[in-house]
Amino acid sequence: MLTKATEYAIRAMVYIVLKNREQKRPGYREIAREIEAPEHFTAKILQTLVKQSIIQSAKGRGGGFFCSPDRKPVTIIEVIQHVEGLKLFTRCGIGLSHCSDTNPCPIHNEYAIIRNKYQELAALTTIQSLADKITNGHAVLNRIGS
Amino acid sequence: MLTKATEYAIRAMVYIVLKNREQKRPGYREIAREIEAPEHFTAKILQTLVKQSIIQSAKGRGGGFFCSPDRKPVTIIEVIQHVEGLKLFTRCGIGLSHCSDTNPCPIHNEYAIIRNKYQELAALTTIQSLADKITNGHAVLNRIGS
DNA sequence: TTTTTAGTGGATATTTTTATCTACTTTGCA
DNA sequence: TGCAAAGTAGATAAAAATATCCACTAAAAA
Repeated sequence: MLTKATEYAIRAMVYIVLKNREQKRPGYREIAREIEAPEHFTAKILQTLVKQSIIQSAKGRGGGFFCSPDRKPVTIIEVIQHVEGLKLFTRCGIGLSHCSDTNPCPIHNEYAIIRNKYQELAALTTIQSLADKITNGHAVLNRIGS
Repeated sequence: MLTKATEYAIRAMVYIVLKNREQKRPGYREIAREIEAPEHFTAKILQTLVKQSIIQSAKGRGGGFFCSPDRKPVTIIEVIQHVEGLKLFTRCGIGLSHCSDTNPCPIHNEYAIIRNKYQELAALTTIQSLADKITNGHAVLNRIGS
């Protein structure tokens, strides 16, 4: 399971991409309100994403957050990596430090299959593709889409 | 990903079952040492498992922890449920409170498949089956098996 | 019956995660 | 030029998860 910070980050980015497509750059207050996340915590998370160059921001009047159109699409796994790291995809299913393919814990083989599927999903899914699903009505992001 | 408390609980129970098969009832100090978990925290977790009747304990000299042989095998999901609850298997992949099959978030369908596979694995895997893998040399639990 | 061993219960402490607050800087516009 | 809008930085707080401590009770052995 992802941390709340990562969940907020993914939802925020989908919202930003959607708004950018309308030629708008939402601010953190609007983003937080629309994705139902705490305002200042959302601001903090966006700050870290900006520092990592996952998104960009503009200060002052008319400013806000946006994804550079040049940049290649952002995968979910990149967001996870920059917010909470990738231990989710490397850690043993029952927390053994010495667990590996050659020295497996008793649930290793079965768990690794599921963990790898999740990693694959995260590596193949982009924020942009999630935004597409909202746009074409195949999914919702809370208030958006209604 | 499971919480540390749940990971310790699963490892502890596998250890207890293994020792019980040798007609022994390990104490929490021994258990904590062998599964590489903090001693007092392990004691606390075992207390909750005893209260939930997942395992039993005996006080005083010669006491320790054991699984009642009458009891039907304990599944991993039961342990998860009693230590951290089942929200892992119900929560939306990106934390939306309104997400469901009929009102899906943009990653719902793909994520639900993986989450359900994990739930299925946890529901079908028993502590006893994990102990079997240790016994027949197909897996290790840290020091045990070496 | 006393001593020792072993789990229990409750309080407390530490660490990590989540959340908030305030002062500051940058930018656009009147 | 100066005001208002918007992100930034750093400190702080609150909540949850993890970890520790100690006094108490139960049971077996000496």
